[in-house]
Amino acid sequence: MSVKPSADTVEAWARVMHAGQALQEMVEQDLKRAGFPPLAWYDVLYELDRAPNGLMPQSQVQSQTLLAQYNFCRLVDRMEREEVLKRQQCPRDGRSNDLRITEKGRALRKAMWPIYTKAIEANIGARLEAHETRQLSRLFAKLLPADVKAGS
Amino acid sequence: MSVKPSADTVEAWARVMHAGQALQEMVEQDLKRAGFPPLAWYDVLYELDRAPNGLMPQSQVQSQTLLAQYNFCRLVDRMEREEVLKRQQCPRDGRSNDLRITEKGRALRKAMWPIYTKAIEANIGARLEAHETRQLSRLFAKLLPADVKAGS
DNA sequence: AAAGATTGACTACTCAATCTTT
DNA sequence: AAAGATTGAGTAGTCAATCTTT
Repeated sequence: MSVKPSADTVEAWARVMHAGQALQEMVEQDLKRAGFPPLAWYDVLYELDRAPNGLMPQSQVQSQTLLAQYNFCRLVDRMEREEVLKRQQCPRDGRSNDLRITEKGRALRKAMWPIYTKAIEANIGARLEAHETRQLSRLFAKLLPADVKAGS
Repeated sequence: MSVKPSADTVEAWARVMHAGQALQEMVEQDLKRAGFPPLAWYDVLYELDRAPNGLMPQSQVQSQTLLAQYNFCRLVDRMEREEVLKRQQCPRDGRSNDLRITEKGRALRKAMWPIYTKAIEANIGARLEAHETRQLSRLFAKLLPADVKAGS
């Protein structure tokens, strides 16, 4: 099933990676221009906001992002400093933290959402037809197995 | 032609961005494990290696990457320090630099290539059929117009 | 020993300001 | 003034080492 990549295939993949990077960059820029924090904050707030009681183990939230543990730890530091979430002792396991979203955090996620969707509409939605978006989504689903994870 | 994005569409796009980021991360990790510098170095060396006389204006190389000017400048600092390229005065415009790849730079690009292709084969090629790769490449071509560029 | 989390020291990125040449 | 490039100071990401609990 695997095909040894030719130079052309590799170039095509380089384009895909560059485009993905560029698209994310555009969303980041739109958020920044609107005075909001980076996309990674949204991802964290999104997970917590839909969790029961707005509460999840830190390691579980981390696994939803693509950040390494030490990196995620510092992201949580910053978010806690801005009081959009707080760390709590986990009653089930003394090694672990629970993260709990605050009201300020829920409000921030809500405020970021329209910027996020507008950026996607402007930069992406306007360039592809609906069926093409579905196609793309399906292809990327095949590329995102459970073992996709950044270092450490 | 544009469709106002629904929550589902936005989630699909979030998946696409995450997957693109994860794929790039995997290639970066493979390069690092093999003792090589980041992907951005490869992109720069690739442009210079195929340019006539291995020489191009700095700003032109920069425009091929997704880096901001100040950021690219520091990348060139690091690469020049490792002697894989060197800055030269541009005879046509006193404001501008030319970048010239060195023999060491050509050798580095050549050495990175097999790691690059192997990473793509292992992480990507093995998961999609050839026609799916072509599909994906076509869709991303529509998403990469000339105006895609990082800040400043 | 392994899992979860954190920290110190270092590297890389970012913003705003600057310098030179056009 | 605008284009190309660079720099100082501050922020974020990275690696290896560490601490606590299981």
